[in-house]
Amino acid sequence: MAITIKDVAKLSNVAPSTVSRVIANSPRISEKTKIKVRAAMDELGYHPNFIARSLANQSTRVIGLVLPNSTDVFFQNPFFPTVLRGLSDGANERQYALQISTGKTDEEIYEGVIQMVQGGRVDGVILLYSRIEDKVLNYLRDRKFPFVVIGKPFKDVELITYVDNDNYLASKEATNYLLSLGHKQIGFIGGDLNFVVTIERILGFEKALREAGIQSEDDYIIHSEFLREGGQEAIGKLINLKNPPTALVVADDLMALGVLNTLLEMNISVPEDISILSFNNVLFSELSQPPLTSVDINIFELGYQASKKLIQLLENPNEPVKRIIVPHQLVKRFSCSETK
Amino acid sequence: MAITIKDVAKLSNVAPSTVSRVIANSPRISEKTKIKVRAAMDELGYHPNFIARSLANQSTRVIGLVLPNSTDVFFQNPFFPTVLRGLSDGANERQYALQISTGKTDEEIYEGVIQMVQGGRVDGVILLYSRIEDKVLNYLRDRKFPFVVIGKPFKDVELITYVDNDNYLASKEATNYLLSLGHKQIGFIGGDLNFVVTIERILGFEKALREAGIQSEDDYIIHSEFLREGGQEAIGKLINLKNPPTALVVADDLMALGVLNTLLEMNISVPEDISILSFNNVLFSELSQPPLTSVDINIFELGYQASKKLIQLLENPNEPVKRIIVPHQLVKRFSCSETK
DNA sequence: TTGTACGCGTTATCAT
DNA sequence: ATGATAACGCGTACAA
Repeated sequence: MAITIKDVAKLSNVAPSTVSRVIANSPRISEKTKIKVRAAMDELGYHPNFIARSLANQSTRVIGLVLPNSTDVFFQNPFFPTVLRGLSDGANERQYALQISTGKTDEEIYEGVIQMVQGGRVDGVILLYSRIEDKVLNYLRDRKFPFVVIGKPFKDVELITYVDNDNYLASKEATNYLLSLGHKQIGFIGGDLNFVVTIERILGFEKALREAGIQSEDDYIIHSEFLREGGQEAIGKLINLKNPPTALVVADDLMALGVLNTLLEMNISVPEDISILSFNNVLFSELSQPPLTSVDINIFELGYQASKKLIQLLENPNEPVKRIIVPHQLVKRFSCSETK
Repeated sequence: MAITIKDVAKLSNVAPSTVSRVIANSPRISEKTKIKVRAAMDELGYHPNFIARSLANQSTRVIGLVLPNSTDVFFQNPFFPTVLRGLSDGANERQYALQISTGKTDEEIYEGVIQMVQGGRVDGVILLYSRIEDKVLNYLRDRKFPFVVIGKPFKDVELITYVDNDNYLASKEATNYLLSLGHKQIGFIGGDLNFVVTIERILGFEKALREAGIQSEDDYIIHSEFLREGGQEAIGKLINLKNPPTALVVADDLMALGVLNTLLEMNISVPEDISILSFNNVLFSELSQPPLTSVDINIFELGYQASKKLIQLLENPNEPVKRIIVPHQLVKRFSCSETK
């Protein structure tokens, strides 16, 4: 059995409650006894028991993280380690711990969240993704359990606190950049349409084309999980159109890598034959051949702001619902060039 | 306040202790009351409180994960999401939760672990890396706190339970493969020498050369964090040797990507001019140009076995110390070819 | 300024 | 087969 508050109390000749107050650094305790008690704590090597504290407090100082389906390719995205860094920094600053929950099926994930929440394991939850119809989100909202979403919620946008980029604008700007290079036939390769981010990016893309007076063609838009089979064929179709696009907006760096590879196998050069612009700017986007021009969405900051905001929500009972928009920035490398 | 065991007791006209027994599915409770009590639990939507249970049990059913320094490039390695999947699967199977701890400095990480352990937040710990001198490992060992290491411990190998590949053998085999292709001048590019895995791989490499009767040259061995500045120069030096290597063993796929890139900028073709073989076989090793020949180390399994083993350690007081070796396999793609 | 006593939600021991 | 009661370690209202 470990050292408890009682042991410290005995050694320093005070009541347990006094020790408790010293831990909380209550102003109602004299400096003298504080010193005395702290000496005893040091001598015994006392460490407060979080579990007991949680029970007494009705608060755990633990944040639950909900990751997407671990069997998704998406799960392997370097996005996660990076956002985790941000989350961790934000949490550590205020002495919160992080508990993660994921699963092989949506049902497993949902069950995991229920365990965390109903079991009282966590004070609040951060969703690391945003999907169109999300059982987990609905559950948390209905229960009025504190949570923050990374990404834009699909509905009830005004009722949910979230941290996101302006993906619509980012995609519009990215597309405009390609337009400014003279491209008129621009394709879009997106991921799973169940993720809100995909939708936002495609809308921004289409908006830019419309503003430029260009009719967007359905043939130019592809959705698929690129790192799986099928991605290559899709690209093949696109390239074999009578009027193939001269540039592609790709919704994610990892997908862009796949596209790059497929194009290379087809002997199509980037950016000479076709330009590629993608999103996220993860570590290896500069390690591809050619290095990718990519929209940096500041992944670390997404995580950092999310945990910071959730903690505010937890500690301030009437903290208002709020959205936090993290800035993005186009990083130009060598995968885009002017049309000939 | 949530529904407690007492509410259920009242509704079903039994004592709280009876409800507790029903939850534990004690054989000493009649089927009749079990049914009655379960009905009451359903009606009220009761969920057991993990915190209270932990306090009473002196056991949390939470596993602490210690990640490496989050500012390391290493942290961004797709290794982590993958190993996390395995850890998570193993933990979920036995209803354990996962808590993560990381930090920006070694000191921060160490403090985090102390919080987890002394604070009673976790029952056991898994180290997701293995370094030469590790404060955290020493701390856990000295305290006799249950833990498992992913990777081979640097010392006290017989006293520590760990899950690892046979990296020595893997590296030896990999090098032999290059030798079998006719290469005689083979270089090694490793990462941080503080990681035991780096050491094992370099030793296996050297052993293979020795067995082939080839003198290993110091000039052929490079250590650096490749994705940082400096990596390029190091490669440059290697290539500009009078007798440059015709093949390279690279300790990690991510590094290999960097190497590939540098070589391309120097107009050196892989595998025509130089062969490259790397380790880990993460998702994008097949997305590089050319796709990497890489040693698959079964990252998922490393994680899965680690959490499984730790749980055994926790639930079985005299579970023996053991090492678990996960098999590896050379995956041949297109970054290695015969010497001309 | 400090001590006493109770509660947080469970499990476990000891009765019955 | 079930109930009463005491822990588990800490926080806090109330008393002193």
